[in-house]
Amino acid sequence: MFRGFSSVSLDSKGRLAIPSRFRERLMENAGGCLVQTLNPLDRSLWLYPLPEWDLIEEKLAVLSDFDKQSRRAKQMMRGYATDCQLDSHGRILVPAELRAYARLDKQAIILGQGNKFEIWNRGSWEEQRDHWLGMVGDEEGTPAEALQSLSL
Amino acid sequence: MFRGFSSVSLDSKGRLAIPSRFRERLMENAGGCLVQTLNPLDRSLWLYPLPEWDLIEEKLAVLSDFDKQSRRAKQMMRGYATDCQLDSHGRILVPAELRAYARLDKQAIILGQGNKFEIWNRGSWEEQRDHWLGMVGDEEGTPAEALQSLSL
DNA sequence: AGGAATTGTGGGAAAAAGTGGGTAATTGTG
DNA sequence: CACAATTACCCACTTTTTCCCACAATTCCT
Repeated sequence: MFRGFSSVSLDSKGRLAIPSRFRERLMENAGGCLVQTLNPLDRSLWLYPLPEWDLIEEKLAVLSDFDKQSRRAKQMMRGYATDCQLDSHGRILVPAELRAYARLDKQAIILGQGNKFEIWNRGSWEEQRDHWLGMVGDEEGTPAEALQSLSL
Repeated sequence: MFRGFSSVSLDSKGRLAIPSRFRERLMENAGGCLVQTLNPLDRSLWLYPLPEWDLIEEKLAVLSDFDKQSRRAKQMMRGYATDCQLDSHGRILVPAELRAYARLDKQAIILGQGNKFEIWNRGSWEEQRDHWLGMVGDEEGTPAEALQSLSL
Protein backbone atom coordinates (compact mmCIF):
# COMPACT_ATOMS: atom_id res chain seq x y z
CA MET A 1 0.00 0.00 0.00
CA PHE A 2 1.24 3.43 -0.91
CA ARG A 3 1.28 6.20 1.62
CA GLY A 4 2.97 9.47 2.28
CA PHE A 5 3.46 12.86 0.90
CA SER A 6 5.94 14.32 -1.52
CA SER A 7 6.41 17.73 -2.94
CA VAL A 8 7.41 17.39 -6.58
CA SER A 9 7.88 19.73 -9.47
CA LEU A 10 6.69 19.48 -13.02
CA ASP A 11 9.24 20.69 -15.48
CA SER A 12 8.48 22.58 -18.65
CA LYS A 13 7.83 19.34 -20.50
CA GLY A 14 5.27 18.14 -18.01
CA ARG A 15 7.45 15.50 -16.43
CA LEU A 16 6.97 14.56 -12.82
CA ALA A 17 9.36 12.52 -10.69
CA ILE A 18 7.84 9.66 -8.73
CA PRO A 19 9.43 9.60 -5.28
CA SER A 20 12.18 7.04 -5.25
CA ARG A 21 10.78 5.09 -2.31
CA PHE A 22 7.99 3.85 -4.61
CA ARG A 23 10.00 3.07 -7.68
CA GLU A 24 11.30 -0.33 -6.83
CA ARG A 25 7.82 -1.50 -5.95
CA LEU A 26 6.41 -0.09 -9.17
CA MET A 27 9.06 -1.80 -11.22
CA GLU A 28 8.42 -5.15 -9.58
CA ASN A 29 4.63 -5.11 -9.52
CA ALA A 30 3.96 -3.31 -12.73
CA GLY A 31 7.18 -3.27 -14.70
CA GLY A 32 7.10 0.51 -14.43
CA CYS A 33 3.79 0.64 -16.33
CA LEU A 34 1.24 3.03 -14.90
CA VAL A 35 -2.10 4.52 -15.82
CA GLN A 36 -3.08 8.09 -15.09
CA THR A 37 -6.60 9.39 -15.19
CA LEU A 38 -8.62 12.19 -13.73
CA ASN A 39 -10.07 12.03 -10.27
CA PRO A 40 -13.71 12.89 -10.86
CA LEU A 41 -14.23 13.71 -7.18
CA ASP A 42 -11.54 16.35 -6.76
CA ARG A 43 -9.60 18.41 -9.23
CA SER A 44 -6.66 16.08 -9.08
CA LEU A 45 -5.25 13.08 -10.89
CA TRP A 46 -5.09 9.43 -10.02
CA LEU A 47 -2.13 7.31 -10.86
CA TYR A 48 -2.46 3.52 -10.77
CA PRO A 49 0.06 0.77 -11.28
CA LEU A 50 -1.21 -1.09 -14.34
CA PRO A 51 -2.38 -4.22 -12.46
CA GLU A 52 -4.42 -2.06 -10.11
CA TRP A 53 -5.93 -0.19 -13.01
CA ASP A 54 -7.03 -3.45 -14.59
CA LEU A 55 -9.11 -4.13 -11.50
CA ILE A 56 -10.67 -0.69 -11.76
CA GLU A 57 -11.46 -1.21 -15.39
CA GLU A 58 -13.24 -4.45 -14.61
CA LYS A 59 -15.38 -2.66 -12.08
CA LEU A 60 -16.15 0.10 -14.55
CA ALA A 61 -17.09 -2.40 -17.23
CA VAL A 62 -20.01 -3.77 -15.25
CA LEU A 63 -21.52 -0.34 -14.58
CA SER A 64 -24.80 0.20 -16.35
CA ASP A 65 -24.87 2.48 -19.36
CA PHE A 66 -28.44 3.44 -18.60
CA ASP A 67 -27.67 5.13 -15.33
CA LYS A 68 -26.42 8.56 -16.23
CA GLN A 69 -24.04 8.90 -13.27
CA SER A 70 -22.46 5.57 -13.95
CA ARG A 71 -22.11 6.28 -17.62
CA ARG A 72 -20.39 9.57 -16.97
CA ALA A 73 -18.01 8.11 -14.40
CA LYS A 74 -17.09 5.41 -16.83
CA GLN A 75 -16.57 7.82 -19.67
CA MET A 76 -14.40 10.11 -17.60
CA MET A 77 -12.28 7.52 -15.94
CA ARG A 78 -11.76 5.43 -19.04
CA GLY A 79 -11.75 8.28 -21.47
CA TYR A 80 -8.91 10.07 -19.77
CA ALA A 81 -6.97 6.99 -18.79
CA THR A 82 -3.47 7.32 -20.17
CA ASP A 83 -0.73 4.72 -20.14
CA CYS A 84 2.66 5.88 -19.06
CA GLN A 85 5.99 4.50 -18.03
CA LEU A 86 8.73 5.44 -15.65
CA ASP A 87 11.65 6.86 -17.58
CA SER A 88 15.27 6.19 -16.64
CA HIS A 89 15.06 8.72 -13.82
CA GLY A 90 11.75 7.47 -12.42
CA ARG A 91 9.65 10.17 -14.00
CA ILE A 92 6.36 10.08 -15.84
CA LEU A 93 5.01 12.44 -18.45
CA VAL A 94 1.69 14.01 -17.56
CA PRO A 95 -0.33 14.77 -20.70
CA ALA A 96 -1.34 18.38 -21.27
CA GLU A 97 -5.06 17.53 -21.01
CA LEU A 98 -4.69 16.08 -17.54
CA ARG A 99 -2.38 18.85 -16.43
CA ALA A 100 -5.03 21.33 -17.40
CA TYR A 101 -7.79 19.44 -15.61
CA ALA A 102 -5.90 19.31 -12.34
CA ARG A 103 -4.52 22.80 -12.86
CA LEU A 104 -1.02 21.52 -12.40
CA ASP A 105 1.77 24.02 -12.63
CA LYS A 106 5.33 23.88 -11.45
CA GLN A 107 4.62 22.94 -7.86
CA ALA A 108 2.70 19.75 -7.33
CA ILE A 109 2.02 17.26 -4.58
CA ILE A 110 1.95 13.52 -4.86
CA LEU A 111 0.10 11.52 -2.20
CA GLY A 112 0.25 7.81 -1.60
CA GLN A 113 -3.35 6.61 -1.32
CA GLY A 114 -3.41 2.87 -0.86
CA ASN A 115 -3.63 1.24 -4.26
CA LYS A 116 -2.95 4.47 -6.12
CA PHE A 117 -1.44 7.94 -5.99
CA GLU A 118 -3.11 11.30 -6.12
CA ILE A 119 -1.45 14.23 -7.85
CA TRP A 120 -2.53 17.72 -6.84
CA ASN A 121 -1.67 21.26 -7.62
CA ARG A 122 0.17 22.41 -4.53
CA GLY A 123 -2.04 25.39 -3.89
CA SER A 124 -5.27 23.43 -4.33
CA TRP A 125 -4.07 20.77 -1.96
CA GLU A 126 -3.11 23.22 0.75
CA GLU A 127 -6.44 24.91 0.40
CA GLN A 128 -8.33 21.64 0.84
CA ARG A 129 -6.11 20.60 3.71
CA ASP A 130 -6.51 23.82 5.64
CA HIS A 131 -10.23 23.81 5.08
CA TRP A 132 -10.49 20.30 6.43
CA LEU A 133 -8.23 20.96 9.40
CA GLY A 134 -10.33 23.98 10.21
CA MET A 135 -13.47 21.88 10.26
CA VAL A 136 -11.95 19.13 12.33
CA GLY A 137 -10.42 21.50 14.83
CA ASP A 138 -13.55 23.56 15.18
CA GLU A 139 -15.24 22.53 18.42
CA GLU A 140 -18.53 24.08 17.38
CA GLY A 141 -18.86 22.70 13.90
CA THR A 142 -19.77 19.23 12.79
CA PRO A 143 -17.27 16.84 14.24
CA ALA A 144 -15.43 14.64 11.82
CA GLU A 145 -17.48 11.51 12.10
CA ALA A 146 -15.19 9.75 9.74
CA LEU A 147 -12.37 10.18 12.22
CA GLN A 148 -14.35 8.82 15.11
CA SER A 149 -14.77 5.52 13.40
CA LEU A 150 -11.03 5.08 13.33
CA SER A 151 -10.31 4.74 17.06
CA LEU A 152 -7.14 6.59 16.41
CA MET B 1 1.29 0.33 25.82
CA PHE B 2 3.40 3.44 25.75
CA ARG B 3 3.18 6.01 28.46
CA GLY B 4 5.13 8.88 29.88
CA PHE B 5 6.59 12.17 28.98
CA SER B 6 9.96 13.09 27.57
CA SER B 7 11.56 16.32 26.61
CA VAL B 8 13.51 15.89 23.39
CA SER B 9 15.32 18.10 20.95
CA LEU B 10 15.26 18.26 17.19
CA ASP B 11 18.55 19.01 15.54
CA SER B 12 19.04 21.12 12.46
CA LYS B 13 18.32 18.18 10.18
CA GLY B 14 15.01 17.41 11.85
CA ARG B 15 16.17 14.35 13.72
CA LEU B 16 14.50 13.43 16.99
CA ALA B 17 15.78 10.91 19.51
CA ILE B 18 13.21 8.41 20.76
CA PRO B 19 13.66 7.96 24.51
CA SER B 20 15.73 4.89 25.11
CA ARG B 21 13.17 3.18 27.32
CA PHE B 22 10.99 2.62 24.23
CA ARG B 23 13.62 1.49 21.82
CA GLU B 24 13.92 -2.14 22.67
CA ARG B 25 10.17 -2.57 22.43
CA LEU B 26 10.03 -0.78 19.11
CA MET B 27 12.78 -2.94 17.72
CA GLU B 28 11.02 -6.12 18.84
CA ASN B 29 7.48 -5.27 17.83
CA ALA B 30 8.13 -3.32 14.70
CA GLY B 31 11.73 -3.91 13.71
CA GLY B 32 12.31 -0.21 14.31
CA CYS B 33 9.77 0.67 11.59
CA LEU B 34 7.45 3.50 12.49
CA VAL B 35 4.88 5.68 10.78
CA GLN B 36 4.42 9.35 11.54
CA THR B 37 1.40 11.36 10.52
CA LEU B 38 -0.36 14.51 11.52
CA ASN B 39 -2.77 14.65 14.42
CA PRO B 40 -5.71 16.48 12.91
CA LEU B 41 -7.21 17.20 16.32
CA ASP B 42 -4.27 19.18 17.65
CA ARG B 43 -1.30 20.73 15.97
CA SER B 44 0.91 17.80 16.84
CA LEU B 45 2.15 14.59 15.28
CA TRP B 46 1.33 10.97 15.86
CA LEU B 47 3.92 8.28 15.75
CA TYR B 48 2.82 4.66 15.39
CA PRO B 49 4.79 1.45 15.39
CA LEU B 50 4.19 0.00 11.92
CA PRO B 51 1.91 -2.85 13.05
CA GLU B 52 -0.32 -0.38 14.88
CA TRP B 53 -0.46 1.85 11.84
CA ASP B 54 -1.52 -1.06 9.66
CA LEU B 55 -4.63 -1.38 11.78
CA ILE B 56 -5.45 2.26 11.19
CA GLU B 57 -4.87 1.91 7.49
CA GLU B 58 -7.26 -1.01 7.26
CA LYS B 59 -9.96 1.12 8.80
CA LEU B 60 -9.17 3.97 6.44
CA ALA B 61 -9.30 1.72 3.40
CA VAL B 62 -12.99 0.88 3.83
CA LEU B 63 -14.17 4.49 4.12
CA SER B 64 -16.22 5.61 1.14
CA ASP B 65 -14.65 7.90 -1.41
CA PHE B 66 -17.98 9.40 -2.30
CA ASP B 67 -18.56 10.95 1.09
CA LYS B 68 -16.48 14.07 1.17
CA GLN B 69 -15.67 13.96 4.86
CA SER B 70 -14.54 10.38 4.69
CA ARG B 71 -12.52 11.03 1.61
CA ARG B 72 -10.74 13.92 3.21
CA ALA B 73 -9.96 12.00 6.36
CA LYS B 74 -8.48 9.26 4.24
CA GLN B 75 -6.47 11.62 2.09
CA MET B 76 -5.06 13.51 5.03
CA MET B 77 -4.21 10.64 7.33
CA ARG B 78 -2.76 8.44 4.62
CA GLY B 79 -1.37 11.30 2.65
CA TYR B 80 0.76 12.53 5.49
CA ALA B 81 1.70 9.11 6.79
CA THR B 82 5.44 8.82 6.51
CA ASP B 83 7.49 5.70 7.06
CA CYS B 84 10.55 6.10 9.16
CA GLN B 85 13.08 3.98 10.93
CA LEU B 86 15.16 4.28 14.02
CA ASP B 87 18.70 5.10 12.98
CA SER B 88 21.74 3.64 14.68
CA HIS B 89 21.31 6.07 17.56
CA GLY B 90 17.59 5.54 18.04
CA ARG B 91 16.54 8.67 16.21
CA ILE B 92 13.89 9.28 13.57
CA LEU B 93 13.85 11.93 10.89
CA VAL B 94 10.77 14.15 10.96
CA PRO B 95 9.99 15.44 7.46
CA ALA B 96 9.94 19.18 6.96
CA GLU B 97 6.23 19.20 6.10
CA LEU B 98 5.26 17.57 9.36
CA ARG B 99 7.65 19.75 11.32
CA ALA B 100 5.96 22.77 9.83
CA TYR B 101 2.48 21.47 10.60
CA ALA B 102 3.26 20.83 14.26
CA ARG B 103 5.41 23.96 14.44
CA LEU B 104 8.28 21.92 15.80
CA ASP B 105 11.47 23.74 16.58
CA LYS B 106 14.40 22.78 18.73
CA GLN B 107 12.45 21.93 21.84
CA ALA B 108 9.84 19.24 21.55
CA ILE B 109 7.87 16.92 23.76
CA ILE B 110 7.10 13.29 23.19
CA LEU B 111 4.18 11.68 25.00
CA GLY B 112 3.43 8.01 25.27
CA GLN B 113 -0.25 7.57 24.34
CA GLY B 114 -1.11 3.91 24.42
CA ASN B 115 -0.66 2.48 20.96
CA LYS B 116 1.19 5.55 19.73
CA PHE B 117 3.23 8.61 20.65
CA GLU B 118 2.38 12.24 20.32
CA ILE B 119 5.03 14.77 19.40
CA TRP B 120 4.46 18.40 20.32
CA ASN B 121 6.21 21.68 20.11
CA ARG B 122 7.19 22.32 23.70
CA GLY B 123 5.56 25.72 23.89
CA SER B 124 2.32 24.54 22.27
CA TRP B 125 2.13 21.65 24.66
CA GLU B 126 2.56 23.75 27.76
CA GLU B 127 -0.02 26.19 26.49
CA GLN B 128 -2.56 23.44 25.82
CA ARG B 129 -1.84 21.78 29.10
CA ASP B 130 -2.27 24.94 31.14
CA HIS B 131 -5.36 25.90 29.21
CA TRP B 132 -6.95 22.55 29.79
CA LEU B 133 -5.97 22.36 33.45
CA GLY B 134 -7.38 25.83 33.88
CA MET B 135 -10.72 24.76 32.45
CA VAL B 136 -10.96 21.72 34.65
CA GLY B 137 -10.16 23.69 37.78
CA ASP B 138 -12.50 26.53 36.92
CA GLU B 139 -15.81 25.94 38.68
CA GLU B 140 -17.52 28.49 36.46
CA GLY B 141 -16.37 27.12 33.15
CA THR B 142 -17.53 23.95 31.50
CA PRO B 143 -16.54 21.16 33.84
CA ALA B 144 -14.77 18.21 32.33
CA GLU B 145 -17.74 15.91 32.04
CA ALA B 146 -15.65 13.25 30.49
CA LEU B 147 -13.60 13.03 33.63
CA GLN B 148 -16.59 12.54 35.87
CA SER B 149 -17.27 9.14 34.47
CA LEU B 150 -13.83 7.85 35.16
CA SER B 151 -13.74 7.30 38.94
CA LEU B 152 -10.12 8.20 38.85
C1' DA C 1 34.01 9.79 43.87
C1' DG C 2 35.95 7.81 39.65
C1' DG C 3 35.55 5.27 35.66
C1' DA C 4 32.77 2.90 32.21
C1' DA C 5 28.80 2.37 29.59
C1' DT C 6 24.80 4.39 27.70
C1' DT C 7 22.34 8.22 25.84
C1' DG C 8 21.90 12.69 23.63
C1' DT C 9 23.63 15.87 20.11
C1' DG C 10 25.93 17.59 16.17
C1' DG C 11 28.17 17.61 11.81
C1' DG C 12 31.00 16.05 7.54
C1' DA C 13 31.17 13.42 3.48
C1' DA C 14 29.47 10.09 0.23
C1' DA C 15 25.60 8.60 -2.14
C1' DA C 16 21.18 9.07 -3.99
C1' DA C 17 17.42 11.68 -5.57
C1' DG C 18 15.46 15.56 -7.88
C1' DT C 19 15.68 18.87 -11.60
C1' DG C 20 16.59 20.84 -16.03
C1' DG C 21 17.79 20.94 -20.75
C1' DG C 22 19.73 19.44 -25.48
C1' DT C 23 19.11 16.46 -29.25
C1' DA C 24 17.29 12.63 -31.80
C1' DA C 25 13.25 9.88 -32.86
C1' DT C 26 8.45 9.57 -33.45
C1' DT C 27 3.94 11.07 -34.28
C1' DG C 28 0.43 13.69 -36.35
C1' DT C 29 -1.01 17.08 -39.82
C1' DG C 30 -1.43 19.74 -43.92
C1' DC D 1 6.11 13.95 -48.44
C1' DA D 2 7.63 17.74 -45.60
C1' DC D 3 6.87 20.19 -41.63
C1' DA D 4 5.72 21.11 -36.85
C1' DA D 5 4.78 19.36 -32.46
C1' DT D 6 5.37 16.02 -29.18
C1' DT D 7 7.88 12.42 -26.90
C1' DA D 8 11.99 9.52 -25.68
C1' DC D 9 16.59 9.25 -24.41
C1' DC D 10 20.71 11.01 -22.72
C1' DC D 11 23.77 13.90 -19.96
C1' DA D 12 24.85 17.42 -16.36
C1' DC D 13 24.09 19.90 -12.33
C1' DT D 14 21.98 20.90 -7.65
C1' DT D 15 19.83 19.55 -3.59
C1' DT D 16 18.58 16.31 -0.24
C1' DT D 17 19.18 12.27 2.27
C1' DT D 18 21.84 8.70 4.33
C1' DC D 19 25.60 6.88 6.59
C1' DC D 20 29.21 7.28 9.57
C1' DC D 21 32.11 9.28 13.09
C1' DA D 22 33.03 12.28 17.08
C1' DC D 23 32.21 14.22 21.30
C1' DA D 24 29.36 15.91 25.34
C1' DA D 25 26.19 14.73 28.95
C1' DT D 26 24.14 11.54 31.84
C1' DT D 27 23.60 7.40 34.31
C1' DC D 28 25.20 3.26 36.35
C1' DC D 29 28.33 0.52 38.76
C1' DT D 30 32.15 -0.45 41.65
